[in-house]
Amino acid sequence: MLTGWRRNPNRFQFVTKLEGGILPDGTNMRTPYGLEIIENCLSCPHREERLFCNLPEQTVKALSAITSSASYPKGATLFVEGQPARGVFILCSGRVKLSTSSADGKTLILRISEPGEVLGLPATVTGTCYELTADVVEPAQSNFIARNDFLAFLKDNGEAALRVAQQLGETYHAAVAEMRTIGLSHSAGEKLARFLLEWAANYPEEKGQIRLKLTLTHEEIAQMIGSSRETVTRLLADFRRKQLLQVMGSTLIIKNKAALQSIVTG
Amino acid sequence: MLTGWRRNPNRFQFVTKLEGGILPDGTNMRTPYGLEIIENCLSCPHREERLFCNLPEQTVKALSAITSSASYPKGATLFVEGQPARGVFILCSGRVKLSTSSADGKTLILRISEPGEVLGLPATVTGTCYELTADVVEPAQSNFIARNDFLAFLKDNGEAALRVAQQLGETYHAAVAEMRTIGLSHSAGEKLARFLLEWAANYPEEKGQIRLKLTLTHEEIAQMIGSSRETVTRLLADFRRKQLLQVMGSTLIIKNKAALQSIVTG
DNA sequence: GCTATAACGTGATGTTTATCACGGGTGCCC
DNA sequence: GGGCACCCGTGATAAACATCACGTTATAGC
Repeated sequence: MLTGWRRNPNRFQFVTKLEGGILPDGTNMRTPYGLEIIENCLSCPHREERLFCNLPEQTVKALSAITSSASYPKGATLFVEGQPARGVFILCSGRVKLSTSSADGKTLILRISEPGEVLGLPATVTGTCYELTADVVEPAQSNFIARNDFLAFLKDNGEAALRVAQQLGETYHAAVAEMRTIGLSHSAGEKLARFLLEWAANYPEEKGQIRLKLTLTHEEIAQMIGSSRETVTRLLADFRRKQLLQVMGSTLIIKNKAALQSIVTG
Repeated sequence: MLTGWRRNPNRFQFVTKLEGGILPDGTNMRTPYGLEIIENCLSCPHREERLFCNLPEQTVKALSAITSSASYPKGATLFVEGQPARGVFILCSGRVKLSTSSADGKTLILRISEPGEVLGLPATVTGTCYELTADVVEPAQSNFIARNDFLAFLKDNGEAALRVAQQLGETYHAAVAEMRTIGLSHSAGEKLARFLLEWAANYPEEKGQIRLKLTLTHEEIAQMIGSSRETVTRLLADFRRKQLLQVMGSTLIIKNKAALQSIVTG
């Protein structure tokens, strides 16, 4: 049984119930499902706004009965691309990087998932393999629902199935947006500008400036826009020189949104 | 009323009931929904193998009651990216190109849809705008279900909603595959090889050769792999010279699959 | 505070490939 | 049959960017 304090590379972490994760040191975290429910989705702070919000009380109860919860340290892997889908992960806190890699080690990051999102949904509903790899980049807590339980639940709860379909639609939408930035750009500068603007869309604009947190390394940004680490470094320096933006640690300020937009327009 | 014989650029076509399409000459084909049902999904040859197969008889009846049918000539547009989603199109015959374009006219083709596929599904279930443009590249017949009808139907038919979720998962899967070919390749040659192999996956292999139909112009191939028309021409010539493949009109024979695979592996 | 490791900055270099330009081929329509 | 539109082939050119290489600056763990 994995319940208890556990040594991780970065910190101690109280692990209540772990499912199918891989620790940074390579240890496999898989345990049998459903042994105990430490936390149910009623206590999740994102319950109201996301996938299974506002469902009938009874439905939520049915859901929480098949849900288990776990904490994952930075560097942990929730699932790996090519693995048969075990179930879905509902991210309660932290952030998770979704990526795919080629044989020669090149990596493409598709998305940094935020709390409230459901990971592994497409593969779980279709019964195929996870198409992406999910790595924890910020210590995360996540609920897990095993595939069989999840499908049975959906079959009995039409409304929930519809919600799932909507969530999938949004996921697809985001993927298409990503394809546009990667596939329709003429230059790396255009891709970077597109990326920054999309990222900034989640932050408020004040006095023509947008303050945003960007806790990604240049390498990771490069992997998001399909470019190399060095060009990202150079382009960011270039943007700074041209007064388009300003960097202070992990916070980035867009000082000239219009100019960035004119870069993507061409 | 649009029922009757209609002049199209390429051929005459009997148009039974048209929904929201745009003809090559720019004419808008929109008509009010639900006036008459010419064809229902029971008669669709793909009924058995796709989205709504094997549903209870009653469910299928409910479905066909909200379905209308139409024929579209080559060059017609089913929907345009950015348009509010009107509903889903179930492709019965023909082929449809799904693409997205940037302001400066560059185009990225995401998929060539085959009969049996459902178009416009993500936007319809999420209630957003179509994220892609759907152009008919081979004369097509398609069923249409308006958004409101479709959502109401899904709410009442949990099993169908689950099927929809699965279809969406597959769509997403295909999109990720596309992203991999575009985003993880080091060269255009690699992208083209990846593209050809994925395309060939739908055809049988015999004696180490794969015979496949590829009714796409070099321009379109370029738009699928995010490259230029000229490089596609040059690369195909190069592949032919190296005995990797052979082209006869619109049929293409892969003579050395292993070599193509070694190109994508690097 | 010290050391190891990761992240960033920057120059030089060479390949890739987009782009422009033009010619030949083919089918379609008047 | 002549014109028109589209598609394919091919050369020349230039720019963008990946890659290599190395130094510098942060960051984290002891």
